[in-house]
Amino acid sequence: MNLFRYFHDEIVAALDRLTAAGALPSGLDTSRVTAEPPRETSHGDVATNAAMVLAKPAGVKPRDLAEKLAAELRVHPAVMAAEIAGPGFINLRLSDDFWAERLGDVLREGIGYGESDIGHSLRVNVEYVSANPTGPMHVGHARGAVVGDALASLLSKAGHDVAREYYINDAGSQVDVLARSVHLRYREALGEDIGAIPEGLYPGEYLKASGEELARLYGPRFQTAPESEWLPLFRDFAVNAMMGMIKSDLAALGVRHDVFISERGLVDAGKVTAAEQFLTGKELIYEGVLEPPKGKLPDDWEPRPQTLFRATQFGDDVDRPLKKSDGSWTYFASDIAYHLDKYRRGFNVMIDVWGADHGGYVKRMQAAVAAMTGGHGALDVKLCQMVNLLKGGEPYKMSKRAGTFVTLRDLVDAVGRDVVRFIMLTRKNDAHLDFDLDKVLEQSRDNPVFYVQYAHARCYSVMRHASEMWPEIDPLTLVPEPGVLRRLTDPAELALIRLLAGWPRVVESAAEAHEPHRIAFYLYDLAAAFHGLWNKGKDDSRLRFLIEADRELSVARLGLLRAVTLVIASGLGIIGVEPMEEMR
RNA sequence: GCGCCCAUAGCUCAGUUGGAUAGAGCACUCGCCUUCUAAGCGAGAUGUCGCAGGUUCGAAUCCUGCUGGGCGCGCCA
Repeated sequence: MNLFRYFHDEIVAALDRLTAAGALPSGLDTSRVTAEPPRETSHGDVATNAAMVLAKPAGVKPRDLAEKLAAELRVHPAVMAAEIAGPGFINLRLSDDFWAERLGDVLREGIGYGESDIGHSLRVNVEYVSANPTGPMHVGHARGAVVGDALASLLSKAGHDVAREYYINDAGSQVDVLARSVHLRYREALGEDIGAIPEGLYPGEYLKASGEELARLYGPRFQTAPESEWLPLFRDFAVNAMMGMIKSDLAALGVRHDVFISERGLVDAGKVTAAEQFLTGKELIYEGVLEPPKGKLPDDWEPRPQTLFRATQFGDDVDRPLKKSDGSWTYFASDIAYHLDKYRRGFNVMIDVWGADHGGYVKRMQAAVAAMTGGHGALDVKLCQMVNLLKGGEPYKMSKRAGTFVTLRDLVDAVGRDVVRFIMLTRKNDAHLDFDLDKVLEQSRDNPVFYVQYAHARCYSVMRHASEMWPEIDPLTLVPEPGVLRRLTDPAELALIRLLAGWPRVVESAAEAHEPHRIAFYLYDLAAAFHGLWNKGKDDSRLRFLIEADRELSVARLGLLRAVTLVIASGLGIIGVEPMEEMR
C-alpha cells in the first residue's frame, strides 16, 4: 500500500462529498491535487495542496476551502489532526495505530512489500549494455549494465511486464575489422611472425585464444586465402567468442538479459528493408544532399546525395542518412528496424540505456520511433555519464604500455559484484561518477554499500541474540499483534516506521521516473535512521532492542528490526545486491 | 557555429516531477565514548540553488536569453 496514493484518493473522495453537499461547484479538475510527505517532518505525515489548487476554479478563498476539507478529513479514523498551514496546505497527522498497522503490512507481505500494480502489467522493453562484440567490456559498460538491470528490476517490482534486451551490433564494419584481427592471430597461431599489430586492427591479447581455436579447427587452410573466403566465417566465429566473453563478464556482475537480438539477423531477415519501405510509404524518405555542419567542417567533406529520413518532421535538427555510399545500411537504419521490431513485438514503452557519448543520437531515434509508431510508442533514453576510476583519491592510471585497460571483470574481481552494483547507483545516471577503488571497501559511514549492508547485518545480529534469549521466538517469521506493535512509541522508532511505510511510494516514483538510483539513496536514508536508533540505545538502555525484563516490548522491536531487514533486502534486490547477515 | 547534458554549503552530492524555513555525508569547532557487532556518538556553524528576466497563489525545479564545463555534429556503433 502506497499510503500517499491511499490518502490522495481519500482526499478526492472528501472533495466529492463536499461537492455533493453543495459546498463546492461540480466539475472541478482534481488532477493537480497531490498527497505528499511534507518536506518538514514537524508539519505532519501527509500534506495536500488541494485547497490551493482548487481555490481559484472553485471561486473561494484557499483557507475557506481548506477549512471545509480539513473538517471532512478529520472524520477519517486514521487522521488524528488536520491542520491548515502556510498558503493553504492541509497537514494530516496520522494515528499511532495507523503506523502500527503499516508496520504489520511490512511483516505480513515480507520481501514483496513495496510491490505495486501501477505498471498494470504493461510491457516495457529495457535495452542495455549492447556493447560491441569486439572485445571485453570496460568500466564504462558496467554502469550502463547496472543501471539497465536495476531499472528493469524496478519496473518489474512496480508491476510492469519487463523484457531485458541486448542488441548485438554484428553487422557493421567493426566486426569485419574484428574478423581481420582474428585472422592475424590465427596466422600467428600457425607459427607466422606477425610483428606489430597494424593500425586499424584490434591489438588486444584477448583475440589470441580465438586465433588458436581457429588454427585448430581449420589448420592452414585460410592462411593465405583471399579475405572473401574466410571473412564471414572468421567474423561469425569471433563475434560468438566475444559474446561468450561478454556474457561471462555480465554473469560475473550478476546482470542478465532475456533476449539477445542480432543486427545482422535483422538485416538478413529483410527487416531493415521493410522498415525503409514502411517509412517510404509514409513519404518520410527522400534522396537529398545535407548541408555541411557549420563552424567545424570535416576535411574531406563534399556534397553527396543520400537516402534521408525526414527526422526534422519529428523534432530532430536535420534529416538523417539511412545508407552509406557503398549502399549498405547505416547503423541508424538498422536501429530503426530494431525499434520497429520491438514495437511490433508489443512494446509501446521502450527504454534504451546508452553511454553519454551517444547523446547526439537521441533525437533522431526518438524521431524515428515517433514516425514508425504514429506517436503510440515512447522511447526514453537514459544516458550514463562517464565513470572516473580513482584509487585513494588519485586518478587510477590504466597501463597503456602493457596494452591493458581496466575491464569490467578486473573491477568485479577487485571489489566484488555487490560493491560495483551499489556504487554505480549512487549517482543519477546523467551525472559523472567517481569510483574510488579504496573508498568503496572502507567500513565507514561514507561508504554507502557498507553502511546499508551493516544495518542489515546488525538487525540479524540482534535477532540471533533474541533467539538465544527466547528460544521459542523465531524472529525471522515474527508478526507481532497490532497491540504489541503499538508499544513502539519512541520518536526514533516511529520515524523508522514512517520511513519503512514510505517504501512503496519510493518504488512507484522511482519506477515512474525511470530512476533506479533513488532506491540506493532511500536505502542509505533507511540505514541512517536504523543506525541512529541503535545509537540511541547506547545512551539510553531502555531503547535497546532486547530488554530481558520486557518480552513484549522486545517482540515489538524485533518486529521493527525484521521489517527493516525486509525492506533493505527488497531494495537491495532491485539493485541486485545480496544482503549480508553477518559482516565479520 | 549548432544540438544535447550538467551547474545547489569549503568538498562530494540529494532534492519526492511546481510546494512551506533548500537537505545529507565529508571536512571544520566543541563535548562524549570501550559496545545487544568494532569499523564511534552527540551538538554547533555553513548557501546570491551559475547570472538576468519571465510564467503563478508558490520556482533549485517550467520558459527565454546569457556565462562556464562535458559530450556530439554525413558513409563509427
